[in-house]
Amino acid sequence: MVKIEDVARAAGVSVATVSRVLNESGGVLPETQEKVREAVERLHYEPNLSARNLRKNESRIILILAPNFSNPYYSNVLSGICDVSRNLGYSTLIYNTYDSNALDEKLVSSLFQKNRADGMITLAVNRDDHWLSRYAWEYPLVQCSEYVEEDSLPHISVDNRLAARESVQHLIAQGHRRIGIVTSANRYLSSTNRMRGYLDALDAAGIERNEDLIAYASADYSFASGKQAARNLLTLPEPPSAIFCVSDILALGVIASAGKMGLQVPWDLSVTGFDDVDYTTMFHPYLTTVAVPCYELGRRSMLLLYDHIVQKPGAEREVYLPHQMILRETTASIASRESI
Amino acid sequence: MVKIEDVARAAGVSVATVSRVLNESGGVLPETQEKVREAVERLHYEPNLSARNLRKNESRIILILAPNFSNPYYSNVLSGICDVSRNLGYSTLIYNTYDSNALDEKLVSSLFQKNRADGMITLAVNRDDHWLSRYAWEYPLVQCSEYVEEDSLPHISVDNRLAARESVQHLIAQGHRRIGIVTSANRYLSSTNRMRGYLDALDAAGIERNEDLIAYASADYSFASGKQAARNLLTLPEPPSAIFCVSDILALGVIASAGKMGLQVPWDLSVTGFDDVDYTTMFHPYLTTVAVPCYELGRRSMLLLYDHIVQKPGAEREVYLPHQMILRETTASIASRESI
DNA sequence: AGACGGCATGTAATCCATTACATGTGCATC
DNA sequence: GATGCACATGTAATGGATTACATGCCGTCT
Repeated sequence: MVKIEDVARAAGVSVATVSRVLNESGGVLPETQEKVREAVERLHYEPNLSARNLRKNESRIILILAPNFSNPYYSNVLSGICDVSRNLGYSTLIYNTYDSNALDEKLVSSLFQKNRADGMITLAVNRDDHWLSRYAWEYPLVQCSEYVEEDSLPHISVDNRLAARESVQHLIAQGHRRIGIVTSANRYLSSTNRMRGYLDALDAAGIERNEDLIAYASADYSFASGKQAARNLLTLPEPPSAIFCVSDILALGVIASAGKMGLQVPWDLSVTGFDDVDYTTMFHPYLTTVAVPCYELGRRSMLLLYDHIVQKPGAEREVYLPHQMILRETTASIASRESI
Repeated sequence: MVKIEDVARAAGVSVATVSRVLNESGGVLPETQEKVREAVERLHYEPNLSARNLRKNESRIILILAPNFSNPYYSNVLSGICDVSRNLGYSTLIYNTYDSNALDEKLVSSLFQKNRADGMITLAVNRDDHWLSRYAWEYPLVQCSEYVEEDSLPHISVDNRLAARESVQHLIAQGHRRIGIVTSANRYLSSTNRMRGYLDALDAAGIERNEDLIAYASADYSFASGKQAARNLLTLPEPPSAIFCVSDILALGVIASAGKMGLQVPWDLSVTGFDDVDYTTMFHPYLTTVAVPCYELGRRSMLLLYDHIVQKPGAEREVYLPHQMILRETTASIASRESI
C-alpha cells in the first residue's frame, strides 16, 4: 500500500506539502503542486481513510435509518439521498430498522460514539420517538418524511394534512358524502396528519364524522391488509361511495377487494391513493393519487444534512416540498353512479 | 469523547489490558476482566473505529454495487445482505451504479485503496465486465445473481438456463408451439442464459427457432418497455400464442398490452414471468412465474463473502440456489383457446 | 545594514486502539 | 536454593494522514 511518505519522496517534498496539495489548503507554489500531483498520479496514491478520519475526527459517512427497501416510496428516497451524498463525497450506510425502537437507539448511539458516521437521516421515525432529540444536539440529524412533531429537529416532508384535505375535497366536489378512509395502524406522523386532513375536509363541508368509516390496515401498508380493510368498509350496512387511502398500495388493495365484491371502480366506488409510486399506472383503472416528490425529498434531506454538518449559518430546520394531486381513473362523480 | 486511556485509569489497569478484554484475546484474569467491563459500562466507552481500523488495517465495511433500489428484486437481495452483515458486525455501504462501467471501476479501485471496504458484493455486473477480475485477486468479492461467466470468480445465483427451459417446457406441454420471448436489451448473463433455456426447450421439442418471436425490452426491465415489446410480437401476421418473459414486470407489461389489444390472458395468450416479486399477485390474473429466492441470494452472498474475507479454507466459489416454477393464472392449454 | 514580515516548506506532535516486547510474580523442577 | 517457565500485566512502538509550530529565505522599510 503506497502511503503519503512514498509520494513525498517521489516528489522530492515533505509529507506536509503533499497533504497540503491534496487538501487544497493553499500556500504551495504551482510548480510544487504540479510535482506532487504527478507523483500521486504515477504511484496511484489514495489516502488511507481510516488515518485521515482518525486525525480529522470525521468519517465522511452518513447513516440512514430506513424501515424496508422493498417499499418503492423508500427506495426512491434512498436513490435521492445516495446521489447527492456521492457528489458531496460522502458514503451512505443504510440500516434496516424493522421498526424496533430499542435496537435503533442502541445502534445509533454506538455508531456515533464509535465515530462511524458524521450525520444521520431517518426515514421512518414514529411520532413518539423522542429518544432522537437526545442525539440531535450532539450529532447532525435530518428527519425525512416522518418526524416528531414536538421536538422541532430538522425535518423535511410534504404537507400531509393539506394534501389529504385536498384529496377528500376532490371527492366531496364530486358529490360524495359518505367517504371512508383506509389508514394504517402505525405511529407515523404522516398517518396522523392525513387523518387530520380527512377530518378537516369533512368538517369544512359540514359532513358528520363517522367512526364506522375509518378502517385500519397493517403498519407496513401491505396490499393484503388494504384488501382486508376495504372488506370491512364495503360490507357495512351503508358502505361508503368513496374511499381515501393513505398509500397507493393500500388503494390497490381496496380496488382489488372491490372488484372481488363485484364493485367497479370508479363507477361503484371512488378510490384515491397517496404517494404516486410506479404501480399506479400499471393497471387500469389508473389510480388517482397525490404525487409526493420522493426522490426530491431524499435529495433535499442530504443537502440539508450537509448544511448542518458544516454548520452553515442559515441552515433550515423545517422544509416542506410541494405535492400535487393527480387525477386519473379511479374517481368519478356520484351522479354517474346514481344514473345507473 | 472517552477513550481507552480513560477506561484504563478508571479500572486501574493499563490500556493493553482494556484492549485485551474488549477484543477477547485472552490472558486476563476473570476479576480483572470484571473491573474493566464495569469501567467500560460506567463510562459508556465505545472504541473509535477509525483508530481501530487504521491499526488493524480493516474497515468492517462491505461495499455493495447495486443498479437501482427501486427494483423489488434488488431490494429483496439487499435486505438479505444487510441482515446478515449486521449479525457479522459489518456495515454495508450501498452504491448505486446506474450501469456506467468506467465510473464503477474508478470508484471501486479508489474505495478499496482508501481502505474503505473489506469486501464487495456486486448485484448487476454485465457479462463482459472483465475489469472485476483485476480486483478479485486482491479484494474479496462475490457476484450475486449476475456474474461473468469466464472469469470464475466467486458467484451465487440460480440456474437461469434450466429455469427458463422449464418455463418454456411448461408452455409446450400445454400445446403451445408458437412461443415468443420478451427479453431485455442488457448485457446480463441471466438474460443470455434465459434465452439459452428458451432455445433449449424449443430445440428439445423440435420446434423451429424463429427470430420474429424474439422481442427486446429496455435494459432496466421497465413496464413500459414490456408493453412495447409485446406490441411488436402481437402485431405480427402470425402472433405467438404464448410469451415467456425474462422478468415479472415485463410480463405485467405484456399482459397490459394484450388487454389493450382486446386479448384476454390466459385464454387468448399465455404469459410467464420470472422472479416472483410482490406484484405478481396484486392483480388478476395472478402471474405464473419462476420464484427466485432473492432474500436468500442476498443472505448467502454475504455469508460467502465473509468466508472469503476470513479466508476460510473450503470457501465455495460457485453456488446455485434452487428456483421453483409457480403455476398461477396466466397460462392455459392451447386447447381451451381453440375451443372458442 | 539591521529588523521585520510574509511566504514556501519542513519537522514533529497528534489522533486512538492494537500488539510486540518487556517486566514481574509465583510455582515447579532439579 | 537457583533456574526456568507460565502467566498476568505494563510500556511503548505502530498504523497513516493532518497540522501546529519551526525554519529559512527573500524583499522591504527605516
